[in-house]
Amino acid sequence: MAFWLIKSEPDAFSWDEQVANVVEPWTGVRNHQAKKNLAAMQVGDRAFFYHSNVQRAIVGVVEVVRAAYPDPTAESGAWVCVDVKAVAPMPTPVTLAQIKAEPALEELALVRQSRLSVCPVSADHWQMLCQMGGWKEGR
DNA sequence: GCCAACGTTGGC
DNA sequence: GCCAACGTTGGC
Repeated sequence: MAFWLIKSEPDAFSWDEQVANVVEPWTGVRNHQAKKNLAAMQVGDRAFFYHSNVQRAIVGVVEVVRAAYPDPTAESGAWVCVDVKAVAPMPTPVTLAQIKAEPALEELALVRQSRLSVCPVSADHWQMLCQMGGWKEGR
């Protein structure tokens, strides 16, 4: 199982909406690097749900429930999306400031390439971020 | 195929 | 609101 981080501007699509909709197609990605990451996702993979812009924090965890398929919002058919399901909110949101303050996380794609909207997260980083957010598996 | 100009994203 | 980073476009 792999781990990811997906970004959304809360003004456009927030964690609250994700929770309300339960399963949501993650569409609108128009970046080749991000597309590559989407295409690599498998059902059962987990991803942090990150609020960019106004909040800048990891606010929840989602699970991939459908692997990459053509993004219906792209007429060209050249882009892909996945379906994600809300798992649970982060007990304590992990802010970007906290992440940047942690030397062990400086390699995180989120930090290194801030404009990438779908980033991979290593298992080690995943665990560390879960710990920082007070995440208990199996809740 | 190179590179300058421009647009977009996202942190501050 | 500003600016840096990055992607895309278009002229040559």
